[in-house]
Amino acid sequence: MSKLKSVSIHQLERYPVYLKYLNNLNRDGVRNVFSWMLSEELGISEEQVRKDFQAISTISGQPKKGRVVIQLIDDIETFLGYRDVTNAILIGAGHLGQAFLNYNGFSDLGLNILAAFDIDEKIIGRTINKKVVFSMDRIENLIPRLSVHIAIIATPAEVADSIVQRLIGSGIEAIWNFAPIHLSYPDVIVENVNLASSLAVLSHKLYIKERK
Amino acid sequence: MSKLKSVSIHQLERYPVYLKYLNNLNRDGVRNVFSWMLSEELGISEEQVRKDFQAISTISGQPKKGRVVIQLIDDIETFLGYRDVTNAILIGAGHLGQAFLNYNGFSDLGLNILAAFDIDEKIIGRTINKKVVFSMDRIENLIPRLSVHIAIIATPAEVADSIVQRLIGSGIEAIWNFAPIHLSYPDVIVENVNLASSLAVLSHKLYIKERK
DNA sequence: TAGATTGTTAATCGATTAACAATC
DNA sequence: TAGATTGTTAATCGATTAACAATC
Repeated sequence: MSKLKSVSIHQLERYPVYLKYLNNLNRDGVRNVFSWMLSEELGISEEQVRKDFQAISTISGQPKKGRVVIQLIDDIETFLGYRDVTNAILIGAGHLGQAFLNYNGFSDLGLNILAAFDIDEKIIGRTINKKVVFSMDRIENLIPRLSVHIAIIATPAEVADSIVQRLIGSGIEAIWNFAPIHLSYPDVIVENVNLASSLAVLSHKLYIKERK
Repeated sequence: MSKLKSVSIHQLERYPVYLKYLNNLNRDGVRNVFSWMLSEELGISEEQVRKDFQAISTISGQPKKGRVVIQLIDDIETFLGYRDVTNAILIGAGHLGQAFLNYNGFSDLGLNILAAFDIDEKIIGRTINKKVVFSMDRIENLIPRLSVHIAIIATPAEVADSIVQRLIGSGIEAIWNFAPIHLSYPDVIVENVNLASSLAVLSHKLYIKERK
């Protein structure tokens, strides 16, 4: 994975969006793609599309010929690490956690959920979509033995913080947080997925629209 | 709801984060808050915290006294529209959809899911957390009768687009999209929640960290 | 060839940070 | 009073867009 230029967070977020569209094109048998196509479809300027591709692609686009779709897919998937598998564990096998366990799309993103942990006796020991739910008590015991870097947090907000402390102690390096609370720690990477923030953006746009 | 200055999307996304923290302070009996507190806890600069508050608050902060927590909570909740209820419908009552139906935290955000729609005969007619699951066939019939502006999409990617077309025809004005596909339409507000983008950011940070 | 599309370089725009006077 | 903290104004930074020569 050769990363030539440093990429911004916004840029990083755009690659999976490009990739989805390119996969659709590929499935439809389209061989070459021009920046105006992605621009039109995804609402991103042509210049930006080109810059984003230049930043991570191994080969250059050609005037009038554009870029080769499968080549571009390959470059983006490689850059995003989809070709390597990263193991993860899930903390919290409630409604949202079970949705994650049952969702099979993570493997396309190079993410593999090894197992889940919960405190609910009714769930512990069950196997959901081939993943075993362990007791939360076994975090310290099991995690160091697994080759796992990422923990997905799908617990209630109240317990998220204390669990993450334990996960850090067990060697977890990155947290994908879906609990409705902002987590922040000095030595661990945290990506907070905040539905409230997402909804705030939607609501505000709706408010602006209705006011007109 | 008096919106004095126009707020950016990034800014909008920060308010729910502030709000969570302020509610925690309030619960702990803290009366006043300084910008350095939010800065330290949330990883946002002091200046930015102050600017964000100035943009939406009805009253000014005071040197040495900071801002009154409950006042600030009130201002943010009002600005975000949490005091008014917005009705929504859910499309797709699979694993993720059911997690949404069972999640009771949306009411704190002023969002009320009225009902769900699905195509699975085994689910249609069931009541999940007091919300009825209707057949997808009834979209055109039911939605215009309900006072609903937002549709939450939790279907597979393949069917998302065609369903949204039907929803637009039925008068839906805003789409909160959780299907793993980028949706974009000229006359409807769409907020795409893209887990792949979120994971890309996390993975890249992890990659940078491990390379060091 | 002519024209569409590319990558690059320069200009613009907006958001964040720094500096600082005002004030509790 | 002195010092901490505020809001405002100016400077910086980074990302996006515009312009354009190169080229398929």
